Amino acid sequence: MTVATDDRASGKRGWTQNPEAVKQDILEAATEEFAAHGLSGARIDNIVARTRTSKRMIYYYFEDKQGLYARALEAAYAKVRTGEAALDLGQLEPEAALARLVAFTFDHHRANPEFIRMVMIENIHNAENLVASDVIRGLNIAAIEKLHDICRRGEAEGVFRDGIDPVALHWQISAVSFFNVSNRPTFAALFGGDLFTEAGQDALRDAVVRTILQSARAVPIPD
Amino acid sequence: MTVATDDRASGKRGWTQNPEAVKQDILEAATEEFAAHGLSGARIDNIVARTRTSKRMIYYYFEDKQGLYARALEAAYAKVRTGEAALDLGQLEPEAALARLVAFTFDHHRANPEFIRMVMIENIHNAENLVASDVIRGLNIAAIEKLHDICRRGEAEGVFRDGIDPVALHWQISAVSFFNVSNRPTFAALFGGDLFTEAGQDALRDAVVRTILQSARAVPIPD
Amino acid sequence: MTVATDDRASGKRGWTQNPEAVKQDILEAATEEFAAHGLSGARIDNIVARTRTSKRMIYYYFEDKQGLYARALEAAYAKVRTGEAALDLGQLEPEAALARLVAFTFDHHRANPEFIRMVMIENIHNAENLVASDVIRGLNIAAIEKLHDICRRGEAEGVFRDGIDPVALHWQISAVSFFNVSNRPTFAALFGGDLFTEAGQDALRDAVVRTILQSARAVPIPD
Amino acid sequence: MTVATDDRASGKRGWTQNPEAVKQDILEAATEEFAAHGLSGARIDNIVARTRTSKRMIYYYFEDKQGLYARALEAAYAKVRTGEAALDLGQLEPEAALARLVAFTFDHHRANPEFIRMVMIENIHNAENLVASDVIRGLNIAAIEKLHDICRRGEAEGVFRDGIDPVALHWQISAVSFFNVSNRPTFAALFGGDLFTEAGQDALRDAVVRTILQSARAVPIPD
DNA sequence: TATGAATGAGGCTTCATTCAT
DNA sequence: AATGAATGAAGCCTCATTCAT
Repeated sequence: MTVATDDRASGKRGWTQNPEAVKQDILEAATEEFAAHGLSGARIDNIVARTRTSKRMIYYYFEDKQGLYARALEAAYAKVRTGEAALDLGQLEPEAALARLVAFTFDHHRANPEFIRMVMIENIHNAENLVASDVIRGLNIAAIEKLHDICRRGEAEGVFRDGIDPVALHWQISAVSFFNVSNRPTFAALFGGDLFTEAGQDALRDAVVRTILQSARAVPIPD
Repeated sequence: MTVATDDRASGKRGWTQNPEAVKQDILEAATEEFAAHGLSGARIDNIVARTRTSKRMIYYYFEDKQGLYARALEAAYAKVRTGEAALDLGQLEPEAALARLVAFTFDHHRANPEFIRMVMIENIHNAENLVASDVIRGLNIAAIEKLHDICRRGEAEGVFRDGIDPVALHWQISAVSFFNVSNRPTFAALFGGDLFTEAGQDALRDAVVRTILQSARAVPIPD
Repeated sequence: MTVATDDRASGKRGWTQNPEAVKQDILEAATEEFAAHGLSGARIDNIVARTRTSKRMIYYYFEDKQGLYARALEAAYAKVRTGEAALDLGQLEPEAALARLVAFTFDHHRANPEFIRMVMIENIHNAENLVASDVIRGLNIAAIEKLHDICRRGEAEGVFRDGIDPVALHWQISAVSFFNVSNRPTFAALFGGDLFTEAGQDALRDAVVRTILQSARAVPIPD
Repeated sequence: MTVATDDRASGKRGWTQNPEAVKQDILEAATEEFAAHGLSGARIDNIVARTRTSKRMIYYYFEDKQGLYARALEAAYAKVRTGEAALDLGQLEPEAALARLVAFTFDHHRANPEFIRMVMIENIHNAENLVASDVIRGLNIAAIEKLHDICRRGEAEGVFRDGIDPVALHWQISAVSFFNVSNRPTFAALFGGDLFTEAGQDALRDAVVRTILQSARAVPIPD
């Protein structure tokens, strides 16, 4: 599972001659820097400084700054989606499955602020790099399929209302989970940090789960 | 020998000699540029190009790039909150008032993507400029007070459950309204643009209104 | 005619605030460097070193290295063609006029090796920058018109054969005058430098004049 | 553990293990690249890309870029002079021999633009590499000797004027033949391409042959 | 003999900012 | 109040070359 760095006779550069490790090292440093400062705010020199390689290697493996950013974005998506894939909902009843998925997403986003920031930055750039990446699109089909399955089972059992659009439901789950991390700085600055304490976040997650479940249920309160 | 500027009250530069107008001109150009490219991505030269003034004036009135950004951010908040202030909910029943507020917020954010992008950018910068701005914080108290009033009336009338936190409710409303605009590029790139057509947005807004109302109601379906 | 540099209170930078002088200064330094090392061999830093300005000014006035090269090429052509324009042949008989033009061209090229080198370099680059320059093409029409006039007069007087193509004649004159300078290094390295001493060059010029006159005369020796 | 190259007489790399072939391969690629972009404009990576070998081989066989260039220049001279050597003029009368030599040189240069460009480049570099090459100088003695022989025979027969300098004559022939190729880009850009069509070149060659013959003849038209 | 990985030095260019008028 | 000219610091990137195997 872990990359065998193999740095016997280590010293600073004992691990070289291992391209994958070098690329990984660069990618991690780049993600930190890009997440912290954005695409144009990021400094190649800062990235190098977080690295055990030289500046030249960035260009050797990633062409240029934009190329490095694009790969870092892909890596961020890959990492997060891989984490999500570990969640097994197949055994749970539809309602329990949905509840768990929402709670998990909320917590998972919270635990991966770097990913959230990369996505924020990509949105600032109008998703230009995302569109150009074949790698990423594939990763997101699974997310929707999981939801699709839950919805269909819930409808069949009559616990969910008919015609729930899995994409719209995913949107709803993402919106709150994402915003919770992305807008925390401004929200806290304006309205205080109570929502972002441990207790506040737990309460928020529970409220979010309840709200989304309710909106999926079979018999909504008549208007 | 000296250039005869001769712009007495007319010609291209007749509008100068009006400090407020010059500042306003700069601020608008700056907002466009910052919203489009972020803080470090924005170019002073581009801002000047969108302006009828010269580069020197930016430094004359706004100190430096950071200062200009801070003022542009304030202006963006001021403009949006002013728009919100026009909404009069005092006459409406609590439920109707809440429904209207949610729908309005959703549409208002949608109509002000530049504001959304400024806030995204500010979050990338950890709200450092927002924290420093006394101007902005004041603007947001009103927003919460409006919600506070609705909640208290709804509780008093028994249509809303007890103990609703206006800040948490504001968070919920903001999350979906904000995410709808901020993450549209990536979301559309990954899952298609159906949610972002006119029809899609209308349906989404209605769903959002319904969901939030439900979550505020007095008797949630027992778990 | 001369640029008023006006450097009272001179010191190193007393002449600044005079854009034309700055541009001229850069252009001269650039021509030297480009002529010496070619387009890619030239170093911006070397150009700056020959200058009384800073590196930044090159980009301020000439966009980039390629732009500077293009302007330097134009300037080289302009300077040489201006020198040629001073030659007045109107009063001379056709044969004398042609003889004088050939001798002048030969000597003029010899006196302007920097121009020759710029043209050599431009040919290495397939005249890409020349093609893109509207400035230069205009300069060369005069050269041909001068020849055109001599040919027509010579034909009318019966001293030149009919149907001489002024462009072909210009080609012939240019070929020897240009090659004499452009290929001097390799030719001298291979065959010795006798042709390039003062005496050698004088003899060469006379031979060239005689040859070209002969080829223009009315009655060539029958084959 | 060791990579099984197994290229016995076949496969992509079957031709390696043949040092001369490898060197030849590199030399051809290098000549193309140098001729196209000049010494500093040429890129080692581009040369490698045109090759079936690896970058390391260039340094192994040619020391460095400069060394490779020097060898490529030598190879270019060797190839062209070898082509010239095939021309047998011994059987022809002096005038016919000279006419044929001129025509041949004109066409030969035209057919070897890569050689012309190498010489242009070497002139830009003041023939520094040529001077250092013993190989090349030897190649050029034959060329002059051939002319020397023609001149002496012509003088003896009384068809050429006395005292023709074979080197000066070679210069004359080279000038037009070389310029015709070297300056084609700029000349065509400035004065149109008529001279460089098939028909134009044929006419030019004939005119050149006639002119040079005339200048060598015994009784020039009296001034 | 051969190769993919790695690199230091140096090149071109950009940017926010200030100066002289 | 306003401007065009000017700039230093720093950014991104390229290149010939060498190393480890």
